[in-house]
Amino acid sequence: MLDKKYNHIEVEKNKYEEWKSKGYFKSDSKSDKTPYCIVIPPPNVTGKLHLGHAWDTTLQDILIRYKRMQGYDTLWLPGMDHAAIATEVKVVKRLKERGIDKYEYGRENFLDACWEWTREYSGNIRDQWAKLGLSLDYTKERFTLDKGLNDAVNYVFVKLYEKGLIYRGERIINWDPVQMTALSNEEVIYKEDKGAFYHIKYFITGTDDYLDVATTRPETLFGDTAVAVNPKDDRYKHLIGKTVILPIVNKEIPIVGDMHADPEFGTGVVKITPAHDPNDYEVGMRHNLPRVVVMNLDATMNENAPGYEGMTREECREKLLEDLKEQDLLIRVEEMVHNVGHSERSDAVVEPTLSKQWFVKMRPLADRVLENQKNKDTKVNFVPERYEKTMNHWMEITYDWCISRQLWWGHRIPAWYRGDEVYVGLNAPEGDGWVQDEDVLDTWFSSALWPFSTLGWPEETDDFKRYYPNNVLVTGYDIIPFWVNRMTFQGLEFTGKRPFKDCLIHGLIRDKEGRKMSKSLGNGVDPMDVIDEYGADSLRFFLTTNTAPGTDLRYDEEKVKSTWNFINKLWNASRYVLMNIEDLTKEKITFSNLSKADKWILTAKNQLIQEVTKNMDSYDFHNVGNTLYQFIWEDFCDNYIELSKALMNDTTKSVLLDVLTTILKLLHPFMPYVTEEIYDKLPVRDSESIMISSYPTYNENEVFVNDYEDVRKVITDLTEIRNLKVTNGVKKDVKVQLETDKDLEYIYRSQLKITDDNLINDNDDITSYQTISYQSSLVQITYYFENEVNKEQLQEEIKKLKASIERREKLLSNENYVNKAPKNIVDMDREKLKEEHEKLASLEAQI
RNA sequence: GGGCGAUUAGCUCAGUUGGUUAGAGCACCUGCCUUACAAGCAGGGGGUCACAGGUUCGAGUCCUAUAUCGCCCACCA
Repeated sequence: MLDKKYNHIEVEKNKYEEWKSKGYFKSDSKSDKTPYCIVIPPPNVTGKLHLGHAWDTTLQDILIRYKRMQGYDTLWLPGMDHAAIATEVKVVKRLKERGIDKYEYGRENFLDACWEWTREYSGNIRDQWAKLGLSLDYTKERFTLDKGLNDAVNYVFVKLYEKGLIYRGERIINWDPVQMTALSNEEVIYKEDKGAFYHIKYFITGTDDYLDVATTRPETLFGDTAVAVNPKDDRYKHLIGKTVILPIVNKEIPIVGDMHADPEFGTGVVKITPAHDPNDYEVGMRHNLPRVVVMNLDATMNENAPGYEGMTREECREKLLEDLKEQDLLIRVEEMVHNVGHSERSDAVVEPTLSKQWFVKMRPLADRVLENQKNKDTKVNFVPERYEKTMNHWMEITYDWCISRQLWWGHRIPAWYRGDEVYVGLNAPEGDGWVQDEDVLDTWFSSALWPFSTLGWPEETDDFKRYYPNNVLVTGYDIIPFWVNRMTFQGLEFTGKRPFKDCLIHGLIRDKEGRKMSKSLGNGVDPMDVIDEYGADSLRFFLTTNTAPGTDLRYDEEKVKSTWNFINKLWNASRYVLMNIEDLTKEKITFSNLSKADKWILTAKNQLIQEVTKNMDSYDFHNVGNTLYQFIWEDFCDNYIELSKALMNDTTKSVLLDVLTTILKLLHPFMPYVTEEIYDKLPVRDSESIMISSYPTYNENEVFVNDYEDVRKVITDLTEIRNLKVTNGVKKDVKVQLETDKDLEYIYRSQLKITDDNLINDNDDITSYQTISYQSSLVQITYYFENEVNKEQLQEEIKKLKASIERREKLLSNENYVNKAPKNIVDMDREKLKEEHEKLASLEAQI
């Protein structure tokens, strides 16, 4: 027998290991079942999982468990991401703590340290997956840096190179001077920083006139190779073709006319630094300007800033401003707030720098995605739909993707150099003197292949043929630009198909106040702590049923607690059922002689199955949660169980078991542990584990519409009668006159606690009593009691009822409404009006 | 600057293609230790659905405009 109180620690102990050891998590590619595949978004091996991961993976587990029970061959493929820069940052830090410098340590040793780190952290992550109860097929686990994926990465790199979609070139890229690597645009986070507009005098050569040039980054002055004005700007256009003297450096640079200079902005004059600004780079291209890099890789000034060499950017700026002031070249300083790019990982201020890097040419790849999204049969279906726009917009404006990183931890670029010669291929070229590129690829280059590389691609493996495209990808909207977009264009380019049919998007986890969870705020919540306190089932149900798809979720411990209460309710309802059906055997199960209550709950159960299945299929898990909550707490516990107490026979027991079994199965994807625990204790069940039992289906033979409606009315009656009793202060020991159908009488009597003694008989002298009565289409009940009738309350009721009747009569006398509204809606109104008239009559009789 | 979303009960949120008197949980009020559950049971109060128009027999839902908040993208010399 179950304990009186739900104990999540006991319930969740050992179950995961047992499921795993019995092989329930494994896919079965040899079966003739329909395949259903999800690949997990691989978490970075940098640390532990947070609530966002718990949410994301639980959604997937729900889908997988649901489909598994429905008889699909489910593959949920686990894996992790080597997370190039993110991991490298952590390992560098760890080595530093041990007094080891990355570069002195050397590439080989450093990579060993990274693998060591990976082993350690991947173990932690697997432990956390287990605590969450995720039914992952570990026999298929992959790592973004394993041999197979490395082969896929090299294959893709070489193919794209051969197609001219990967090239190497000098471009302005985002340089992280702390990690000393290039970054993609997506890895740059813009933050508002306090800065200033420095107005500097650039003297026009041979005159005493100067141009007022405003800049936020004076230290890049050494790289200025022109000054630009708008050719339509009457103030300056006569100066185009002349030169100015670059301050401090005292070098002549041209004044060019370029549309980039906005006459409305600042002074209308822009200094052009082609090697340190993407726009200036473009201007430089148009006017054939030299490109002068003025900084070293660590963002200290180089030899092109004579007198400032070796200073950091910040030191240089300070010194330069002093010098400018001294020479009366600084006009004024205008303080302002502006957006400054920071590295996502190191938080260093990103330096746009001219650098030789590898790029993916995006336009043709992006166009292919945009074209494919127009075809409803082959497009990626976003849920909610609006996120398709996020992807499409990115595809429209995207520019070339810088994929080389000056790191060691990652896929090394399959390119070799010998002098000016470049060789790109799967294997090192023959001959002497070839040196492989030192750099590795952006981590997202390998994760972009994840939906198919994990299945053995580019080999035409059975798994690839069977499980690709994946059925659904589940991820947060913040990952769309980094990952979803790139998987989509790589999938289309290399497999000719979308990587997944559906893309289910969820939001971000926030704290109770709606703030993002972050380390700096210290408001993060460790899912493992929540599991310790409330259990994985509570956490899972809370995470997945509290918000509509695509929207953010506030973490609120009170709500997790209330989910725990719900499970405790289920636990106790199960306890009641088990206590009452202890002697039930398979042979004794019967569905003959169903009572009205039985028919009602069976009908409600089938409606529930229909409703839940529909919402599961459309990923509306919050609806599933609400529907189940309402059914279990109200229909099953508050009503059916209460009714069963008054009429307990083998049929009742069979129905109790049947409905409980259904509830457990419908809940199982959300709360796997507790449903398994209870299921295991059922006296009759159809499989050894609920995990592999069959999902409930709608059974039209168990639907009794009339009885269902009757009992629903009875339940309404009961509430109203209780209300009448309460408002009139009716005590227990009153006399009652009850008229109703024979098969409903026991319900009214038991639920209203009417004993034989209460029932009025001929010997009772009723003349001195007050009466209060209630009438509906199913029951007529009158209470005889001694208190005063609460006439005020009655009047209030009558007033409300009259207003409602008036409104409805007006509606029904509106020809437009009667003619245009659907018939069932109008009929419903007519029916309701009739009932209201009946009730009014009954109330008025008591005044 | 472009785009997206939100605004519904004290709080957190649902509200399917427009259709009974807009729902839930928590909180609140009243009464109950009733034999599954007091982490519970029974009953109850509380919303002019941000705002202004429009379409419609009918609008929380569709259209237009406004306000406030949030997010994404771009620009920011």
